[in-house]
Amino acid sequence: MGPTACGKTELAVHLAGRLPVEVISVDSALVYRGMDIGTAKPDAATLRKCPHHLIDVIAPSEQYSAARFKTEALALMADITARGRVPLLVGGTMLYFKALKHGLGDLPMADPALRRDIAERAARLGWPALHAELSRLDPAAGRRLSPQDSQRIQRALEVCLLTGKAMTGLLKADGGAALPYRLIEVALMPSDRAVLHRRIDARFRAMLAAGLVEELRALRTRYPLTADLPAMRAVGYRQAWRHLEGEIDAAALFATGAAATRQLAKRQITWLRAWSGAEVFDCLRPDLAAAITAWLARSLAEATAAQDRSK
RNA sequence: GGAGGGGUUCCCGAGCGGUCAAAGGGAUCAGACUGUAAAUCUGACGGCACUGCCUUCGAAGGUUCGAAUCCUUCCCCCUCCA
Repeated sequence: MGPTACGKTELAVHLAGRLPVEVISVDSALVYRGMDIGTAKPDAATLRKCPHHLIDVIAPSEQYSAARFKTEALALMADITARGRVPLLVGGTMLYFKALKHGLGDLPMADPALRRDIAERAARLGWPALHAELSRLDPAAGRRLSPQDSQRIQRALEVCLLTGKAMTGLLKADGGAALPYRLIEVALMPSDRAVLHRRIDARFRAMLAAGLVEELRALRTRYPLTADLPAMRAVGYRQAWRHLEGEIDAAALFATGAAATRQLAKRQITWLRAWSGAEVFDCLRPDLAAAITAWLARSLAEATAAQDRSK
């Protein structure tokens, strides 16, 4: 686990060459086919050498979810362990890690028609009005959510209307069984935010030079895309979209894209600070790869020994 | 050389005698997070011994009970006419 631009992919490839692991991507943006430059997706040569699961699984016009991630990741983990190898989950989408580790409540899946309806009413009445409605159906959710928290209000309303019950109660009824794996958790954290920010700047500049805007232009001719699709709200793509629409110039594209990336990294770091159970490594230390390889090799050996003893 | 417009807290930008440490936006920092999560939202954001005090609105003076707001001089920017 680690924030964007901290070197996760590079490290994963390094580890895959030295340990009996198979990589599963834990990333809500890498799932999109054709979104390569802006997501810093490993290139074809790298993927041949070190295959990543859960990359390029859907079109940018489609939607993924934490629940789907959990299901697919668990299936892959079963396959991988059956082959006698160890799943190496690598990514920065902390909600997906959380869903995998702690499970999800027994909730209905997204209902596009209902969401459309709710969004339409919100456009007319404002989110506070829908928040008030939610407060009647699920008072606890109303208290928990800000009257402006469009996304969560929409989801909570959706769940209440679909099930006829308060979402808050369904969350408590957590139907998820315990994860049948021993987890070895590692977090990458930058010891110096300014250095990470410089890396982000350089990387986003490189993405633009590599043709991020052109990539998006091509994607728009290939798929029926709209600005409100989750894929098009991804960092970099959202700003490139505005640039293609003529709303912002090249300088603003760079500035806003880099800022959005910094903000993403900040949110990931906030998740990581609150996360318990992970061994933390400074992603800026020069001997990072060697240090983690050694630590992981030791942890794997210990885990294997513990498993043998319990048999 | 002539006619104007302007310099505001990190940036953009409102304010145009008191209710102004100064709207709003951006950035930044901190936090939340259950099927959209690279999303969405919340808080802080001049300093401090902080129900008050101190320092800020290009610089220096002045008017006034009181100025970012009015006057004078100076220093810089920009547009236009030559």
